[in-house]
Amino acid sequence: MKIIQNISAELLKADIKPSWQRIKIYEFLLNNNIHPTVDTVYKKLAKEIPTLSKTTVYNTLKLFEEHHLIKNVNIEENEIRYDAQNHIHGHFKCTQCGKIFDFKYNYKDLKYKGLDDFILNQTDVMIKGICKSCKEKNKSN
Amino acid sequence: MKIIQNISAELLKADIKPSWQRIKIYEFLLNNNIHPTVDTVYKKLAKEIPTLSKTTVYNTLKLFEEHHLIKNVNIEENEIRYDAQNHIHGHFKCTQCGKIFDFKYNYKDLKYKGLDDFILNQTDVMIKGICKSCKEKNKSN
DNA sequence: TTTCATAAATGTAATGATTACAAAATTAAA
DNA sequence: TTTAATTTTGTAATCATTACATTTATGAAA
Ligand SMILES: [Mn+2]
Ligand SMILES: [Mn+2]
Ligand SMILES: [Zn+2]
Ligand SMILES: [Zn+2]
Repeated sequence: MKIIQNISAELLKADIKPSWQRIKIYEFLLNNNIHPTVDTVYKKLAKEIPTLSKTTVYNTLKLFEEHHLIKNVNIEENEIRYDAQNHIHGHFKCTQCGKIFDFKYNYKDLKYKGLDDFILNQTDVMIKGICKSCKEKNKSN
Repeated sequence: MKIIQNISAELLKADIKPSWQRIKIYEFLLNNNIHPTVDTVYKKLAKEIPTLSKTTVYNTLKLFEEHHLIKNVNIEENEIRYDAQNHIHGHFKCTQCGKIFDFKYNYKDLKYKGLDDFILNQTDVMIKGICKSCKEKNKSN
């Protein structure tokens, strides 16, 4: 749980003016590693900030992304999710419960064929399957 | 370039009745490894099949996917692309020209941490960057 | 403090891809 | 041929995202 001073400072470091809405949105992402959609962020924060507009959430998340403060996670068609974690990691989506899990992988060992003389800027590893919890639920039926 | 007899047979093998539209759509995917969107498939085939409906393209591609005949490639938000290649490979999207390239990688060497007791059904590796051709174009400016 | 300019947030309308659905056309069986 | 089932088609509905004009907040100058 980061305090607001720190959040403000991190926004400034990314060249983003720390408005109240921006602070609360970034704080939400940092404290809830659930890779939320715009709608999820909006619904949660609208309780705290009744005047919040969904457009602000769209604009803010896009702004964060452009300033490389967060990344979008594109594991499922028809929904963009956001992630404030900045270490290298992959994403697993459980096709049963819909949850998204982080995982680590040995990215340094990855070798590519067919990309000679290409510039690689961003690598994403996505896996779909059934999470442990859903797997065990299924067993007990 | 596969002949229609073969395409028909492959559809049947996947438990899909080979209608004329389905044959032409699958043929298009096999002959054009460009990871097209629904709209691209539609526009190309509409010239040959003037009565073709975009809904048919949507339905057919979804049907193919459900029968594991093709995969969707989800490298860019706001557009679903399709791929009839069934060997394991990753996708590179050039953020300059928009083209999508296949590449091979050493998937057998990949190790994961955090997915113990998870069931892994499908792994996708996506990379964004600048392709060789665009890189060279940029140099000459 | 007031004035003014700039930036940010808001609300509504427009867009665009996808899906739902009912009607028409095709195919296969009887 | 008649009938039923499947497929295709066209249009309308949906839903996430974006565009845009208006309002609000912020901050510096006077
Ligand atoms: Mn993550
Ligand atoms: Mn491919
Ligand atoms: Zn699950
Ligand atoms: Zn390129």
